[in-house]
Amino acid sequence: MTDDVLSVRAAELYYEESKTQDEIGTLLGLTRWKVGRLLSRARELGIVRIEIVHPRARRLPLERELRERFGLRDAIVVPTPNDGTGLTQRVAEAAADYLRALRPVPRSLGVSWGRTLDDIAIHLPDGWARGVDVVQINGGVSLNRRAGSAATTAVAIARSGGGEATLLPSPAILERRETRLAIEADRTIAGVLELAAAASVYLFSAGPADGTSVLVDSGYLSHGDVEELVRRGAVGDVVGRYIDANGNIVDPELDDRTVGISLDQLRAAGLSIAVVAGPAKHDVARAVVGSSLCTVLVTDEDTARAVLDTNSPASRQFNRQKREAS
Amino acid sequence: MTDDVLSVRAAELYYEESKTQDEIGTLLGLTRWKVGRLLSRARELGIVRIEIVHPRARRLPLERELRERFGLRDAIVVPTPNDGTGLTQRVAEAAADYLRALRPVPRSLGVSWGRTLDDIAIHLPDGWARGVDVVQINGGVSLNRRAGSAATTAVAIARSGGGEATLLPSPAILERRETRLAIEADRTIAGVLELAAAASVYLFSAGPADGTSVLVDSGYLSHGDVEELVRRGAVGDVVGRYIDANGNIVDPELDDRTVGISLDQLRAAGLSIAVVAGPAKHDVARAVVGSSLCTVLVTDEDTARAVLDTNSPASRQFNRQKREAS
DNA sequence: CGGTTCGCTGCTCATGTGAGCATTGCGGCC
DNA sequence: GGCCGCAATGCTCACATGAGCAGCGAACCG
Repeated sequence: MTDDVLSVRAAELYYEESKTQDEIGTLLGLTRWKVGRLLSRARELGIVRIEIVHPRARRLPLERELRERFGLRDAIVVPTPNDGTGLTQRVAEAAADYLRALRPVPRSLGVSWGRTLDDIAIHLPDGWARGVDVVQINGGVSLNRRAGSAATTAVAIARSGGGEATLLPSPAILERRETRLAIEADRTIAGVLELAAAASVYLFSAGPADGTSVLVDSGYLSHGDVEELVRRGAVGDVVGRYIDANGNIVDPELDDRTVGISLDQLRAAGLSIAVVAGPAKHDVARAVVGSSLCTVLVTDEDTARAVLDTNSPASRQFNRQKREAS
Repeated sequence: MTDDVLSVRAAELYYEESKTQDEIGTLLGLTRWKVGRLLSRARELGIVRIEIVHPRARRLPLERELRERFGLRDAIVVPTPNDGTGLTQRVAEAAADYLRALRPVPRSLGVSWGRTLDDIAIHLPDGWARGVDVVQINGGVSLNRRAGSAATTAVAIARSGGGEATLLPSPAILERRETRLAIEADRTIAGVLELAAAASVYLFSAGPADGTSVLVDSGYLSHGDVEELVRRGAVGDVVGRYIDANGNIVDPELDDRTVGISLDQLRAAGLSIAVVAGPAKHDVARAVVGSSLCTVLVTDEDTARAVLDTNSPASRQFNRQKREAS
């Protein structure tokens, strides 16, 4: 009888029949230490597979690897559902959980807006915290089709967190640089931006560099604009600013017309939580984490693996080209 | 935080991060006993799923249930491969293992013949036992196309088991009852049958009641014959004798022309090992076990479940009718 | 042929863990 | 409002388990 088969027998008796290692030893004619060793071996070799099946499960080994490899303060990885349904909900739920358990409770929370942030807001129960003031960190109120979504997100988070919401009453992207300078000079806007810059915690998502982006959906950019950005290396946007795989601004001119805190301000933050999930966002996720735009990442398992998979930078190229082709 | 989610967190920290229950307690703000309880709960609820993945794995809980429900002396259940490939090999291997580990070592072993027995013979290594004499328990030498397969099986087992083989030099089924009586009266044959009746252990398989049976393959029966048997309730054959779902002889006239030990002799045996696996044999397996034709069953997981599934006797009907229809 | 090294075995001991029991807290019921 | 019953909690204690170590044997090399 080979050691392998013995491992299997021991594992069966231990895990399925709940026998003690000593009993198994007698049964198989081995010492209980040998049995213990066989069991360890069985787990190492993957003969015994322990799986945690639950929508709220997490992937701690991946989280640890992300923390270590990228010096993240924290990482939250939820399992990717087999058929992909409900992925955004699960990630949003995890983000809400994280925010809720965050200590010390943030005094002021800077938030971006978008579908992901909406979902997070929904999953934050009333009274999840007390006295959390929320401030919008990038523009985008007026043009959004689903009226006021950007505003309602921030307001909802502030309300359930027992604080005040401060909105940034400005478009996300203006047509001329001068307009941006002008609007930022306005006392109201300037005040909000100051507040945003002083937030103790940032919570934001990232959009993919394709037609499904909220910036396209909201009318700030055309499909053609996005295609051009992709051609120039864009992998996605963070607080309305398009970045390439290295986390650099793709189009300085466009960036100069974008209202909100800068990427460097985000990088300088003590605690910035990025919530990025889904197959379309693998590339942005990699860029965000790789260029230190966040200190905490909330994501799904597949995206986490994609981020960690530095061995295949080719895949990035491949994905980009595929998207260009379509 | 609900108890469910706590269970998940605890399970992750325990099984994936190998933390102690005490550490987890501190981490989640619970006592270590609470953590222990959460972990038990998690396993009961199936949140934690422990699986043993190995071709040689067994299904001990099913084995236990089979033993208890049917008063079997033993049951060996191997996992059914997802795509069904190699199933017969695995079961044969398990049967060989069982035979090899059998104590006391049988002095004389009565065997039937067929594809399954062939496979078992292949998996018995040289010297698996010493002094095991083998005797054929049902006829079938001459007509088999793959020349002498019935004979070689018995001889191979005897050789590797360090004993003598005694063959039953007779067809499995004769054309007339009188011929059977005559051949059984022959001293050679009678002697073998006596030996067969006195065997300390029987090892046999069962065939499905369809065209793929070895009895058809070997030319003893025509497709038409089998169809007729099925119409009369046959679910398969054991040592050449067709039985219905209750383990009764379907066609007494046919049975009367069949050479070999009787089913009652099999039932009276101290130790009789049936090796029956595969989707086509679910019904025979149920009949064999249900009518105490064996004291030990070696099979695959799916067949075991089918045997245990007494809640749906309808499925038997359904399967039979489906087969009749085709 | 002897010495050395390496890997496996069985052991001691400290630690981790589960069964069983007393205690607490909560909700229903008079 | 007070009492009862039940479930959840925290605890004691005995047992199960893994880490670390000494002993042994085999293989390898000089």
